[in-house]
Amino acid sequence: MARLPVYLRALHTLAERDVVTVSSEELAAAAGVNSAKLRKDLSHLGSYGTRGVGYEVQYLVYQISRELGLTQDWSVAIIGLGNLGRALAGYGGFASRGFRMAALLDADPTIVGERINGLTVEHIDKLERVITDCGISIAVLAVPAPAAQAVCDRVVASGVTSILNFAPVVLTVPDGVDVRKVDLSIELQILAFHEQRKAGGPAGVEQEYLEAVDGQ
Amino acid sequence: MARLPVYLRALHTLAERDVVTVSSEELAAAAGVNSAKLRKDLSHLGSYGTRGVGYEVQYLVYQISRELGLTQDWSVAIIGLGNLGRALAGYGGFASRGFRMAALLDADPTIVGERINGLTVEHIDKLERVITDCGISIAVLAVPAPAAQAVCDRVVASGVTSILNFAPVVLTVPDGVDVRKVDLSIELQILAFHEQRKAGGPAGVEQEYLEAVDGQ
DNA sequence: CCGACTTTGTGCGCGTGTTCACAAAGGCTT
DNA sequence: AAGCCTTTGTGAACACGCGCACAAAGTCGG
Repeated sequence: MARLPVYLRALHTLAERDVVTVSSEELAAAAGVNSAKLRKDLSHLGSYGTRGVGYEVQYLVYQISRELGLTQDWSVAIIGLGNLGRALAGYGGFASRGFRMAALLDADPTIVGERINGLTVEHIDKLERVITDCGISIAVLAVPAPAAQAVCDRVVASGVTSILNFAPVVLTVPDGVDVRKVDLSIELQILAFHEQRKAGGPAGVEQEYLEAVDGQ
Repeated sequence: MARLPVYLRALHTLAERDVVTVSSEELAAAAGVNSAKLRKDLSHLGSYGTRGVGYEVQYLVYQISRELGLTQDWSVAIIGLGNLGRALAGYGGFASRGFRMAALLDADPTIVGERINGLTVEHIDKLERVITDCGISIAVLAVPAPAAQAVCDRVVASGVTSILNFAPVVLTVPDGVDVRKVDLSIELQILAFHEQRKAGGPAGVEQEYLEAVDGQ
């Protein structure tokens, strides 16, 4: 379930404040969800709450971590060390959650060899060998859009089945390979869409039509 | 609808190849969705297809752009110029979609005054004035997690109603304010979750239970 | 001018996820 | 020890989005 990481983060901040137990109501508020939904989510991975009291924070942290597979370490490769790739390589939020930055790859010869955050950037020609040798299980693609599908194919051919894609293209992958996409431009466009609606809807015939119909 | 930006990008690449018309089947494939879904989405903003032929690419680009509010320019402020903020400031995908990088703000005095991508970083003390003067309508938060809610409150108080949040916290905002969240760590955790299931599920009683039940 | 073919637009059934509301369960107080 | 109070876990209604499948509509060839 995609909400478990959010719960986990909320639980971590509670743990830092030495909170021992938490009710579904409180945790749901911290995670920004409905309390019934949270209880149902937690019940799906076995029931670890005590009626009348709530959930024990530490125990819940352990259970969710285990469910998410964070009790083991995952080796991550970042491919493409442009602005975004560098930001990702330097992002501290990875290591703290069981993700090990294991390899950096780029095609640009002026970038290859550079040391970023304690790792040396390798040339993308060595992709297959690096993935095998470093035991990479997750690849992060921060390459230009036109190169993304080709790099993706090579990564998949090397046995990686989890990809985080920052390139603004729809990747085609075989069954069994998971791709998650982050597109900054799309996020802004969605905000613009809502912003525009708040400002009175799109200009033109549609707006006039809508105004005539629902009196907005 | 959150899929419109994806359609729009697919249409732009088609337009670059001088494609004049496109069927729902082709466009759906390019966008990675079901063709019936695509047709239904497009019909929701008025019907612009010709039966037996398909959709005219240029016209559809215009209609979707207008629906998304991309026919007008939006001024964006980036708050927090760490690694991620810098990457965002230098990201070319914004300007090409009607988003104008209008202001950069940071609290760190060693960063304030720096020029990034043709803009000077202002001190966050001037937040309210900058937002008003530059006509900021969208704020991008790339600040450390502990500072996010406070900065968010100030941004909202200044009249901004659209926020793109990169800090790993759940922001609380008044009704009428839209927040979209991008959390890189959560994306990786979701991938790890699926990766683990592919590898045989979590170790422990749950796995044994699941194996006993569904024979996986 | 007509018929066959292509493609859109959409009614409908289905499965998933969400929320309400309540009974069961455990702790706490007296 | 007994009853009250809090909180979990979950059954059931609800809502939503998805995709199939088909009729309407428009094009193109003869």
